[in-house]
Parts: sequence; structure tokens; C-alpha cells
Amino acid sequence: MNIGEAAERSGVPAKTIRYYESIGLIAPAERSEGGYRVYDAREVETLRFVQRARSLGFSIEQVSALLALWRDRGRASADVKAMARGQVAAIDRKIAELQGMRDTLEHLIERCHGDHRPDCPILEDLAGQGTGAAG
Amino acid sequence: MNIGEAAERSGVPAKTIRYYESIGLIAPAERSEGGYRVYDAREVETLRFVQRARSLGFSIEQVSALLALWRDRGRASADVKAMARGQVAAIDRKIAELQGMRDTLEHLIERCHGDHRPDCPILEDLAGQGTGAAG
DNA sequence: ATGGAGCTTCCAGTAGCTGGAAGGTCAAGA
DNA sequence: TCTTGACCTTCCAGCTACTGGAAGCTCCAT
Repeated sequence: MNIGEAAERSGVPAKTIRYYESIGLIAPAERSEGGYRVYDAREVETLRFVQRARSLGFSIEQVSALLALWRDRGRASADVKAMARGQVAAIDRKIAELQGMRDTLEHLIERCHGDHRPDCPILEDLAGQGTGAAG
Repeated sequence: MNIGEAAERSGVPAKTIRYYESIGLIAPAERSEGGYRVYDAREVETLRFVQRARSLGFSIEQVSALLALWRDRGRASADVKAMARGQVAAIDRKIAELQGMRDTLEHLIERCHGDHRPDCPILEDLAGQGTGAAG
């Protein structure tokens, strides 16, 4: 199949497939006589794997490592589990950071009249604090 | 004061101050005879404002709007409040997305032995699912 | 032969900086 | 006066992970 169909079946846009190939995340596809990239079911499966891992927040580099583990039939599941745990920890840090921002903003919003008057604790806070308190 | 001191006092790196100037977020600084940028307390205050707003997750474009509101002594606080509410909503969306990722990963981790054996539900899931379930 | 969908490569742009090179300025010390 | 070195200047490149678009080639149906 051509790249368009592979894109449709894997959920990875054609443009992105070429990009993944260009950075070496996936192997260069075979080419037809006319120079078109040709894919089979196996490669679509790989693309799906990449897609799913990306949607779970793994970076390209992490996906590359996961792909290697996936292809290594003899690998220890502990390796994969450790990566997943690391990813959960990273996500937790991001969530905590966002929560901090959120709480600060919420607090400011509560104290802001939100009417036609110019008094606004939100701006006053932004102006008054030196370093960020949310991260 | 020179850019180094302004950076130290505001918490915004010198490099970033120049960047902010280059994109028009802040006004071009005065220059000394030798061509050095010169700052006063007022500009440091502006930089702090920017720093704080950025740390709360506002985009450069949003910060630009907030700066305009801040400088407009007659503005209605409702405008600011609306922006802050929008920002909270955006943060909430991001948190929800991350929570989804987190929960999926946590679930997979629970089912993974994490030992020397190659069986790993994490990889199996990544390979088996078509489209992402976390976003 | 022709039209159009789909493919190719390559360049540029997105957000928000950050690092580094090459060189100018300034104040202190010998 | 000269030198040293910290600090400043501009400009270019690179980071993540794509995405859009231009110019041109291929393939298939009519």
C-alpha cells in the first residue's frame, strides 16, 4: 500500500510518517518503481505503536526506546515497566505544575470584581510578585 | 542599569529580555553611548509582570494583551477576569488530558510483571490499539 | 491524450526560548 | 597607557514535533 493508505490505517498523517522516517524513528520504507513509498501490514502496526505511545505522552526518543524493546523478543518486561513508571512520574510533575497555576489563578479570579471598575487583583498580583509562585 | 542587572532583578534572563524586545512584547530599551541597553525600575517591573504571567501559563500573545490591560488605567476588570477564566479552562483541559494518559499508563503498569520475562501488557497494548485512548 | 488525485522533495514556519560565535565596551589594576 | 576580563552587542543555529505549501512527478481512469 502507498503512504496514504498506511496513514489512514495507522492514524499517523502521511506527512508525519515521512517525518518519522527522516529522523530515523522508523526504517526507510521500500520504494516502488515510480519512487513511491510502499508499506505492508507490519509497518502499519509499527506506526500504530508509535501513534499510541505518542498519545500517551512519550517523547520521540522514548518511543524509539520502546520500539527497540518491542522488537526485542527477549527483553525483560522490567525495562518497559521502568520506562512507563518514569513517564507517569513526568506526567505527575506536569499535572502538579498545572495545578499550581490553576489554583493561583482561581484564587485571583475569586478576588476580582470582574465589573467595569479598573481595580483588579489579578493585574496587581502579576505586577507585584517577583518570581513565579506556580512552578 | 544594564541588562544583566535588569535580568537579575526581574528574574528574566538577559537573553530572554532581548528576545522579548525583538518580538515586540516589550518596548525597545534606551541605549547608552556605547550601545548598551539601559533599564530603570519601571521596566524591571514590567519584566516581572511578564515573568509572572508566563509562569502562570499565559502565552506570549496573552501576556501582550495583559500588559495592555495593565497599562490601561481605565480598563474594566471584567476583561482581565475573562482572560484569567479562559486560562483556567485551558489548564483544566491540559490536566484532564494528562490525567487520561496517566490513568492508562498506571493501569498498564499494574498488569505488567516487571521481571525478567518478556511478557509485557504495556507493549502489547501499545501494539494492539489503533488510535490513542488518552487524548 | 488528459485530468486529477496522490505521491515526491525541499523549504519555511510554529512557540519560546537557548547556546554559541565574533566582536565591541567599560572599569580596574600594573 | 596597556591589558585583562566581565559584560555587552548582533546574528545564526538548534531545540520538539510536527505542519503547510510550492514545484514537480506518477498513476489510473476516461
